[in-house]
Amino acid sequence: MQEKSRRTNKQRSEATRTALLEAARELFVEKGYAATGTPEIVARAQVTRGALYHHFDDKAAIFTAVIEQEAKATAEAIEAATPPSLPPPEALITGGKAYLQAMQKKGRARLVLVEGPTVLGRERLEEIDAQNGNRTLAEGLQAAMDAGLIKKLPLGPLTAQLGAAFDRAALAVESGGSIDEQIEVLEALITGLRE
Amino acid sequence: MQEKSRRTNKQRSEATRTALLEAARELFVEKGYAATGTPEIVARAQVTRGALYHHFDDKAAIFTAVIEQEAKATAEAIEAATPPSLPPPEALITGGKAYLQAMQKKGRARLVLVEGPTVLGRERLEEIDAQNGNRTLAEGLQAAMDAGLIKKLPLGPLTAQLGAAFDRAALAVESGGSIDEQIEVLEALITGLRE
DNA sequence: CCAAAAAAGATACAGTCTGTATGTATATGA
DNA sequence: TCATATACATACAGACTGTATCTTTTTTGG
Repeated sequence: MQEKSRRTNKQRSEATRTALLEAARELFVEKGYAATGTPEIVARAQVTRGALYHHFDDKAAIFTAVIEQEAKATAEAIEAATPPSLPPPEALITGGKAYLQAMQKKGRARLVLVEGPTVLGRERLEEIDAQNGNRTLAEGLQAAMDAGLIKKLPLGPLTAQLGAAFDRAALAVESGGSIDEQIEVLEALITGLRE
Repeated sequence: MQEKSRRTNKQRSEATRTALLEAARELFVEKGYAATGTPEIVARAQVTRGALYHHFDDKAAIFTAVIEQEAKATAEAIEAATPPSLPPPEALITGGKAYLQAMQKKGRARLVLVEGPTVLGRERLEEIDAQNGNRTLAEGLQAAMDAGLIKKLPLGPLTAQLGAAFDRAALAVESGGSIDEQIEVLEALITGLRE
């Protein structure tokens, strides 16, 4: 009889799904995945556990959805910041800075870099941001190697280790570290790869 | 009336404590911290939950004890492999290899590098192996910088990022990656720091 | 050597959480 | 408009954590 009655099914679903994801994200950031209960999530989202389990298979599934959101947002921020015309060496630095910047979104670093690997397993997580975050890095490194700008090294390990440095830098900045110092070190590591 | 009756209190404690730590370590490695229940731990250790909660404050405390064991063993392995006479640049490489080697102990990388930060929080974890693992790295880098062998960079961020690269390498090797390739990249990153 | 105290360990219980099963309301489509 | 499907709510079973209490073994002081 109210406006609510006129909502289409898609609208209803979308609304509660969004409310659940927002509530879950907040709580996972505040207290971590393990310490957050589904009763708490649905209370904040103003729905019931029935709704949650209608939209998500289990607690891990809603966490996964949150992580996918974060990964997607991060990837978009990086792509937006690095025009494809940029030559390989600068693209790496620029993209890296954009990554650090994007990771400063409150709680994102903790979610993706700390909780993510534990809850989803590293393999599952790498699938998610292989399509997103690290793809740019791997492509940049490959291009730089092809152009003879940096030493030839095994791409997988190089991407992994450099990516780990970026991740650690993001966490350090979130914990109050200086972003400039972190970037200074990252640049030194990358430029040190010139042959 | 049996031999067991003759055990001193310290022996009893030590025995069950050890049994609990062994069982817990096995299970944490097999299934992860969250998926391991205290009933399962005590069953494998052949004691009851009463004993567990007599020796440890809570589930997190027994996990912490496991991690401390691992960190200590890792630190000892590194120290044993790097004689203090070694000059800074080689000490870094040698120590790094020793670290990778030590981290290949089944499950150690996952425990310390994946589960550890989530369960204990990164700060608490860094306290534990600031005294252990990364101390060597920081000292080596400082010495190399003092000797003018590598670029002058902020020590904290440099240690953190290089440490992250080592950690990621250890995880990659545990997941079946080539240790030689990982070392090749690590050496390239370090030698790239020469000024 | 023995009784009392302390330490180690076992048992029992309350509270909370997860996931499922079942029930109800709202929207859709014939 | 009626039947069905979708969205959501409620109720329940099983499991786990941490604590409180109770028992057993060791230690210690007289």
